[in-house]
Amino acid sequence: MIHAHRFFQALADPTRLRCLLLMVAEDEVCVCEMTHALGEIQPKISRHLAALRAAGFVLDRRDAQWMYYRLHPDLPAWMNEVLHTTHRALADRIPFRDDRNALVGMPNRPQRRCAA
Amino acid sequence: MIHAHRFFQALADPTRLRCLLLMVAEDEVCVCEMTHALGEIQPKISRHLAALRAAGFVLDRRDAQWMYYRLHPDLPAWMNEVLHTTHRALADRIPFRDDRNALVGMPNRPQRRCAA
DNA sequence: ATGATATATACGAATATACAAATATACGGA
DNA sequence: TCCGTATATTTGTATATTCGTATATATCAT
Repeated sequence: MIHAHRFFQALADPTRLRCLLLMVAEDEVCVCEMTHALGEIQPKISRHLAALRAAGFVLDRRDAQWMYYRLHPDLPAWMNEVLHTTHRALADRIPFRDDRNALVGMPNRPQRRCAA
Repeated sequence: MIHAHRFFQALADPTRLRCLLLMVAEDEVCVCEMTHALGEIQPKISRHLAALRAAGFVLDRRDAQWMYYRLHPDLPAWMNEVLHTTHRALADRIPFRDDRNALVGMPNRPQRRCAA
């Protein structure tokens, strides 16, 4: 969190950027949803989320067998601003638009339960 | 320019980020100024600027023996926004504050002539 | 307990990145 | 033309990143 370049490094991988923008759009997204939305294999998604978690940019929460990821609530304001600016600019363009559509249209999407 | 992650990849290296934020602050900066401001050797600065140029994020201009670099004028608005957000957040923190001070206090700083 | 689903991690290969040192090029002035 | 300054590029090396496959762990349902 201390070094800005770590933040941009987190956004510098296409898979991580797609996952992060999904979290901006949907607040909380679980691994199987991201796997389905991006059309990537599960270990790949998991590995990138682990990197984001280790760097302190996201938080996870378990609900039954699902792990939900969201942006870290203590993210510095400017990082949030960068993420939202990016989301505004790219949300309706490929691959981000398709990711979102695939997520919304996902069959058997896990039911969210209350975090508390 | 096409792929957003290329942009963040450009910001993901400390040297490139420091150079870019100098350009945000000063509009146009030449290689010897950046070398002095960052306290890095010239080939290192040059290499990173070449990468930024090749990726289309900056433009260069020769004036006599000096090469001046600036943000590419056709940069998408959201990229400019990201750069300015980042600059606002970090300009008064190390190392960016010291870079700027070293630049402003640089002795024998090259005289700028009109671009046209 | 057992099986099925969801997620995480370990491992090795391929690729990419960053660096310092050396060398090359461009320009201005003598 | 020759020299000095500014800038660029090449090369070799070390390190980091990413990936697919295989495997491990966790949870739920039966």
